[in-house]
Amino acid sequence: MAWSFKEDRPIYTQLLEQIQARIVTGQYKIGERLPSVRELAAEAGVNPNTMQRALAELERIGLVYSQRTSGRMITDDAQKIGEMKMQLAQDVIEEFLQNMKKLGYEQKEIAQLIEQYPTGKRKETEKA
Amino acid sequence: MAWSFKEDRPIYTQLLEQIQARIVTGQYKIGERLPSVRELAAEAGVNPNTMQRALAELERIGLVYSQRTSGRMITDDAQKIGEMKMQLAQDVIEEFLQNMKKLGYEQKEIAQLIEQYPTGKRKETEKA
DNA sequence: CCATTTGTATTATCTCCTTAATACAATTAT
DNA sequence: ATAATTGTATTAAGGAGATAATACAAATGG
Repeated sequence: MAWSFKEDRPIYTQLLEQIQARIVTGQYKIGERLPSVRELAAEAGVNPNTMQRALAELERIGLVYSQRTSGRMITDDAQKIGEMKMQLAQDVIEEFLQNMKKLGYEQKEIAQLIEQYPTGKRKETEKA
Repeated sequence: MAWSFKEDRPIYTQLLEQIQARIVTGQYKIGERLPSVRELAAEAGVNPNTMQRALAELERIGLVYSQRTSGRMITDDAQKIGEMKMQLAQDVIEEFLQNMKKLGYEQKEIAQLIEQYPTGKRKETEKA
């Protein structure tokens, strides 16, 4: 998955989330070394300072740790990564349900909508 | 539903969304008059300028229109409101599915998770 | 030994969001 | 008529996020 950002939220937050996703899905493997701050920044097309901020936050959370000059490593705590994935999924679900309820949908309707929801991408003309 | 905001997105955007939700759910009724900018701003605890910005955006979308000194009215175009609700729901669903897929879940799993998802609020200790 | 790479820190600048404090014209209410 | 309310506009100030340009110490790699 390539880097991409929405405009209405801080980039460093979105970087944090996307790196988090790469870790819990195993795209960045457990115990592995991350690309350097400058590399990652170049990849994502952002300023190194911005990337550094996201990484510092990941460090605070405990998903990665830095070794001064040899780079940054992903934690080797498999359980932590597993729990993180569960937590992130739950957060996404909670937010989704809240959003739908704000629009007036109830849990039963929501479940149906998801079941029926077509898989894959469709043309614009088919959307409405 | 009371006004509430997250910190990582512009307030005027969230105001826009929340008013939109009130309109499509009928909390603000079709053709009805909205509270004044100053009232709404006081209610929401934001600066009148910020509320004005959100309302101007709603106007651009065509959900409300202003009559100089008699206030702001909600559109009486029932179809427009209906379509808006559909569109908003679809956007929420799309974003949800995208978020889940970024975490490594596939459509089938997601459907199951939603079905099984417990209704109502639970205690913190029950969450994990 | 020495150049390179690492994370990290600093300073400056720019833009966007938010609040604040007014102001004004048009209308409504009294 | 007159006061109050409406949407709207303007100017100023501040704070946060992002970029840019450097800088430095601590390794690492040759």
